[in-house]
Amino acid sequence: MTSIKDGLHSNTKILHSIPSSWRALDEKFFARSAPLVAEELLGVLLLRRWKDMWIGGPIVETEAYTDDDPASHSFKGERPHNASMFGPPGMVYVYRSYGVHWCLNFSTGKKGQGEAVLIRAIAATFGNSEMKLGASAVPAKICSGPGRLCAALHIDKAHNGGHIGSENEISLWQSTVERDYELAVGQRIGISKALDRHWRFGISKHPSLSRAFPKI
DNA sequence: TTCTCGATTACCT
DNA sequence: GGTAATCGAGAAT
Repeated sequence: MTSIKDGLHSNTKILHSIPSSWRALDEKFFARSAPLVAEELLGVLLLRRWKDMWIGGPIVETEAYTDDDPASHSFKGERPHNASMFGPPGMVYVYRSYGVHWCLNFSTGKKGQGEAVLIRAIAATFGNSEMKLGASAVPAKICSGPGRLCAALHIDKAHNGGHIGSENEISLWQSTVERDYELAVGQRIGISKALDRHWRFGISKHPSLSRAFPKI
């Protein structure tokens, strides 16, 4: 049996099996408002099935986007490219950013509503040697930023429209990893609308944050 | 059919 | 700090 401790502190940090104490997040978890889900996703393990193992780590930074949010891709209604945002809660929404990067989201709220949570950063913990590294990525920064996160975990458009689940390529797990943290909240990054909605959430001062949270 | 621009990042100065 | 890279959706033509 693999324990959390084994997984975290073994030299290889390879995860071949999921500890029995971990619980997979289900649709119910995501069937709530995006800001609430975004906050509660902090510390949750994001794992991607890769070869004969799982790679990933605890989520340390998220952003919420709602249907009545001018900064959201869903604001102007459902289109082919954003249909996954309107899918059942927990559906994977992957989009291309700046023509260069892939960004990973999970649909939240009710089916057809158009809410999602953007995963901005995780702490690279399991299977780091299998992750695609950026040119000068230091260990803590391998999955720091939405584009780097998708590159490292080999996530691209093929995952769009998929669903989280313990048997699927992308899954989310409640564990005791990163449970004890101080919450940081701030303005979302890289948007020009609805700046008053402070829906960026993070683990305060975590080395894998894409950037620091300014003091409010 | 063509143009514009974006929920970013890496690399150059 | 400035900017090139690079591509698809949606708007404009």
